[in-house]
Amino acid sequence: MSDKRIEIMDLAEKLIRTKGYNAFSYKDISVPLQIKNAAVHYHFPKKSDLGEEIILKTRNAFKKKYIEWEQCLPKEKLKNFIALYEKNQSLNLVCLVGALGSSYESLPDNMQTSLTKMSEEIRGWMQDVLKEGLKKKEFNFTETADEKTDVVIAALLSSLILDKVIQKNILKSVKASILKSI
Amino acid sequence: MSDKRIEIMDLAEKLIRTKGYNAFSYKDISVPLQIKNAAVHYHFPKKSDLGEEIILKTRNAFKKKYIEWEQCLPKEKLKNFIALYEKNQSLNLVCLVGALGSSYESLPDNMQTSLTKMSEEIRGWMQDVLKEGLKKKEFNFTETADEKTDVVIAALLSSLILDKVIQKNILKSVKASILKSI
DNA sequence: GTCTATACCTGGATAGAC
DNA sequence: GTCTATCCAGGTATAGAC
Repeated sequence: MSDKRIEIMDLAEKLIRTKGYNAFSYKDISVPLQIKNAAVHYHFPKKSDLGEEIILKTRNAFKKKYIEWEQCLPKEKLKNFIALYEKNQSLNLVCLVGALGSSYESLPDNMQTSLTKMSEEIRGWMQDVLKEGLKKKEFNFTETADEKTDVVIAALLSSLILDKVIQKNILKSVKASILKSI
Repeated sequence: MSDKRIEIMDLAEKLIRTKGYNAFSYKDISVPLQIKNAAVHYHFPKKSDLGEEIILKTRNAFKKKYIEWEQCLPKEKLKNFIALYEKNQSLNLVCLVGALGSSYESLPDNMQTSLTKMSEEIRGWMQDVLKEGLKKKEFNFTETADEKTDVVIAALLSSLILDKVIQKNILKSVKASILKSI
């Protein structure tokens, strides 16, 4: 994969995760990278191609992490997962699911499909982690693992959004609350 | 306030909460309401005027609810609050903070300001409810009230987003989890 | 308060040269 | 793989008649 292609994707991802998919244009990419509009179209003929590739890239990055963490204990896995959000927070970025999901109906079909797939994978992974933690008696919450999963991923997702809207460290509270309640 | 003005705002709100602020145009309003583009501009000269009014309207609607619920017990207040999200879910709408917040940096200044104000008010109200519930021994969670507040509002916010992305009833899990853990 | 008409710009996208 | 040039659609917004 060429350098320019990667540069384009990295910048586009940042734009999606700060301004949203519908609020950025090829110009926002071509100007900073000092190339022309047409060059961006060479790499990604349609904007939705670019959008989909970014989702796939993120999805693969998650997969890689899961594999990396395979030997960890459930609590460690959970903490590692939360650390990803802390990283995003420090970069002032909303997560991709939050950035795209809130305007789901405006997204091209291919992006809807891959976004849904990715989100299901993350949710499935978290369900497994929480179930494993219950079984190993590392966790001790009263909800079912599936219920807890949804609170955890939902709370993390919007903590990054709320951090932007309210200038408070919502993620910090959310993290504390999750770890105390688990 | 004229009928048309209200119709415009209602439709625009729905558009924001399904497609996002940047993905709808005055045409999406004028066509269904069978008026012309210029008529919409008469009521709301700039798109950001329309956006801001919708935030203010939502903010006032919240205020009205809080007053209505003043005599309720904390747990009842919380349940009423959750019911608002269930209503949104049934209408297939993301909440306004989620819809706008995820692309915060693309929003005009006046909208950013009023969105932040509204979100702070909701958070403040929830903090009061949870503190009151702790004091009255109606609630019994281990986190601080402020920490719990952030999980609750964050989880509810994105449950509506995730409902769209994953076709599962995330809000249902989130509700169950909140009520069990409180 | 709504219309017609239009100005102006930006955005996505492509053709064809280098 | 990048460029110039250009097309076309759509979007926001305004002027001025009714």
